[in-house]
Amino acid sequence: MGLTKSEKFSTKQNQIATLAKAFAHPARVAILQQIFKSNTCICGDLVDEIGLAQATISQHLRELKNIGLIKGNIEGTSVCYCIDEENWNNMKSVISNFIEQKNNNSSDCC
Amino acid sequence: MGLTKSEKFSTKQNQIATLAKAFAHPARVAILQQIFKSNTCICGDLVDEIGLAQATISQHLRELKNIGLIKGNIEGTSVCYCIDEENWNNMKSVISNFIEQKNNNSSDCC
DNA sequence: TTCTTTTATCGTAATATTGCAATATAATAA
DNA sequence: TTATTATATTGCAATATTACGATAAAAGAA
Repeated sequence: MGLTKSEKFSTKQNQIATLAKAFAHPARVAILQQIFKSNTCICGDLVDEIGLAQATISQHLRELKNIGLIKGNIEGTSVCYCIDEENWNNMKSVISNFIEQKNNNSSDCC
Repeated sequence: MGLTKSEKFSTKQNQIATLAKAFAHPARVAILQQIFKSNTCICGDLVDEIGLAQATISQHLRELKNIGLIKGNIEGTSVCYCIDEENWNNMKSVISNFIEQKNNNSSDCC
């Protein structure tokens, strides 16, 4: 196998997992931090900043784009990436709601 | 290849990725939700609630335990799992800080 | 037009993840 | 002691992910 059985889970559960996957690799974390930090929206600077091959960075960018957290804009020969604000805010509320869920148990269960 | 180059990234970036991996599969999301929802700390009930094989659930539980978000307590022949409050709170602040980071760019970059 | 720069895609190799049957282990019950 | 019950581990197959070299594609420069 090796194939996630998505049909066993709710839409919400699958959505949380998909969004979390965006952060589940340090290269994608680094890319997002760079985009946030930089005043310009960057592009191939990411390849220099992070020490991975251009093809690898491009692949991670595509994943972030597919998930919807970033979008790219062609500027001359280079591409400028930035956060998709609307989707990022949506992600924030989905992830926050999940990790902030309250435990109504007596805390000394284990 | 196929091996994440962790040495290229900061401790923080690797930590964020590791914590996010806990939520990056819907089965683990479902397990955590069940633990939060249930009044008792549950155990093999998870196998019935979620429709995966016992071996598969056990494997996901071990991953969550390794990451540190849950801990198990032996109760007779069964095992009761619950949230590791301290580590969960730590995870909350790490993930929150990451996703709440502010964008100081002019928002119309792309 | 040709050259250069930048990014995307293809192909491939190595490793990781997911899932489950079978079996082992641990604790209690009979 | 021998069941029984619950969970963990092992072994394996299928799929996914990560990484990179090579190459293609797109846009501007010469």
